[in-house]
Amino acid sequence: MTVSPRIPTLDDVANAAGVSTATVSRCLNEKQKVSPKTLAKVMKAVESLGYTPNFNARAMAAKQSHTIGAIIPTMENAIFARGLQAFQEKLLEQGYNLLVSSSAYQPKLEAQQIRELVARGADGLLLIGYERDEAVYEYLARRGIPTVLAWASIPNSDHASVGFDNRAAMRLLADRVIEMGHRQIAVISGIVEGNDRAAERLAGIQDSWQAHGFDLDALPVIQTPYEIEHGASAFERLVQADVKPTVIMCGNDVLAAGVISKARDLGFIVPNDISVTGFDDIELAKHVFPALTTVHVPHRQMGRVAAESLIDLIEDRTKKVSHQLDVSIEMRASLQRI
Amino acid sequence: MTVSPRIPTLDDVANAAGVSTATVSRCLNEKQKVSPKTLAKVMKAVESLGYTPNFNARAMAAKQSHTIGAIIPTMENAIFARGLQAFQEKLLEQGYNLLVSSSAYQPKLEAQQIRELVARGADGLLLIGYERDEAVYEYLARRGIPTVLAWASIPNSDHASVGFDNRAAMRLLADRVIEMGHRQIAVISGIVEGNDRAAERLAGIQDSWQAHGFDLDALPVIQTPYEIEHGASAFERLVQADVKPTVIMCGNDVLAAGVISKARDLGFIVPNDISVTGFDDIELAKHVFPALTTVHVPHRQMGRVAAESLIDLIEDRTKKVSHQLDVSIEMRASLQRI
DNA sequence: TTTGTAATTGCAAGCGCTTACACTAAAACT
DNA sequence: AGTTTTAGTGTAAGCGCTTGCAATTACAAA
Repeated sequence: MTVSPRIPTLDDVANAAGVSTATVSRCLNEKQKVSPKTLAKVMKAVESLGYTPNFNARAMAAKQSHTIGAIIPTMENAIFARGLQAFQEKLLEQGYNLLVSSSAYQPKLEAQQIRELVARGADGLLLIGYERDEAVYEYLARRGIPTVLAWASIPNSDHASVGFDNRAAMRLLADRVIEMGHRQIAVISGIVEGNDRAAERLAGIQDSWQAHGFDLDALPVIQTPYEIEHGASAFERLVQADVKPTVIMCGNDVLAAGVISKARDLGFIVPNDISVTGFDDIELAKHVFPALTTVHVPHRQMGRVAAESLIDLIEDRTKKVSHQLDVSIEMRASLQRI
Repeated sequence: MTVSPRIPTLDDVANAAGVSTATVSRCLNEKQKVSPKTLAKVMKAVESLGYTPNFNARAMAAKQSHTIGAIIPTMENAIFARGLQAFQEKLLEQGYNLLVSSSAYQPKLEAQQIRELVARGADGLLLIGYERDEAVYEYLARRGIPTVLAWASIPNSDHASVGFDNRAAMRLLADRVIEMGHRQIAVISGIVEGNDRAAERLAGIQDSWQAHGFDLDALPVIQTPYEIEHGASAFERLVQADVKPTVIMCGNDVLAAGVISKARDLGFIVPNDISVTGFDDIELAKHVFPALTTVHVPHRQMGRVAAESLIDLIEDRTKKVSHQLDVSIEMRASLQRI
């Protein structure tokens, strides 16, 4: 292996091209301010030296990094994948880069990662949901970091957000379930603590349940992490109850997939013996058997709009706004009239 | 909102604590070089100012970022999720941070992201597979960036790697399939071009096929992107052939999930009418119905070992090595003796 | 007390880049 | 021809941090 020869810097390029570093910098960032002739000369030097700008130096001098940070609760399943993908695409399109970390659903870790990303010079942040320590928001405000909250919609706050009303959406689905004759509902919810989306979805079911005149005490709820295995084992516990549920409403599709799988193992025919519903409409939803009745969320749209909002905020074009997107109920085979 | 007051810098802390910036820096990075008294004084100042070090400045001055970059082909499905998670955990444990980007299976994009991460000052890189333009490796070598290739194992190269032998593993599975009496195999492979894992898996099947004395021409193969939908539609095409396959061997579990789903839609009973196999043993594999026979890959172990190797490389403790991990065949219901 | 040694601390030179400002030359006016 | 503009370029001052080296202090031994 050859000894690594010094990595070329702006200075090297400037020397090679016989111009000043300022000119090289302009060639790289604002071509229109430079004569075509020098531009060509400089680009040739860049090329032949294999020069790549040092990002840290650039961010430092320019006081902006063209980098956006996103912190999502998990990468382990596909819940955020599509939305994030769209977010990134839009960002790249606009000349921004994305840095992703995962907080593993731990508020402490999230707070730490936020600091991390800010310390890295992120120009803006994408966060999931709204429920977090007030200190975090204060920190962000003090630092003046534009932030968009996604996967949730909070019309009357001073946070920019893009998402949908988890509670109303789930209520809509619960209404349908009840209309279809179900009276023995059991719920497998995500862990509500520290997760506003999970909390709202659960609340949505409860809203509907009560609105139909039923008693909350008669609505069994299990909270469990969003993992397929946990959905399965929660189901196992639920069906041991005295009154058998006729439908299991799950906090998301991953849990529901676990339920369907376990139900079959235990000899239940879904939906004849028991119905199942999910939330999110991830790709998997229509490929499990039976296909999952769920709430369709416009993931890609959400990602795109989030990117646009965030960039607008960063480039100071707009004030904070709250985008509320429409969701729809996706009726598939896993839910059956009773 | 308050006007954002200047973000505190090292200087501010130094002033507040009545020491030099050098001392503050030492307090933050090498506590043992500082007297307990000053340390306490400085930490108090840090605390009260809410100081966070500027990452870019730090990376620039120290010429190392304690950051590792990873570029994975996709975040859209769970193929890399678990391994990456383990990778990150190990990294954090050792005081390194992880930056992830996705290349969408596009070599061009990957090359660009590599440059991007290097420009950001990544101390090391995790890349998936080995097949890429030689220029990329040259660039990395010239820059002296320690790199570990994962999800593949290449014993006799000068690259550090940690993974398993995709070809041998798939061959093992194919041997089992053939032993179980299958003579009409059809393959749904990932896109082989630019994806060594996909290529090797396909080659593994072909190895076995030929070793059993069959003709390659009699082995139908469809290449298609690793997405559940594509698995489904590939299956649709395969079963229209004159000789119906008795088993579909898929390049990974995602494709297999699509196959199982579509097979059911078309009225096939898996595995009675047709068997299906996958590769990777992602969480989903045991939750589809019927549960998927697949190759179990030690994702978490791979992530951990990759992290260790990379850090060793960065901290100059070892030369490049190639770790080869064991895989196993996971026999489940989707594959049946014929 | 003096001197030697080790433990702390401060000084100041960068790290590689952007950008306000100054300057020169060429084009566009009176 | 003289005077403005305008376009293109260079100069140099940072951005916020680390770190080699020199200077100071503390402490122990002589």
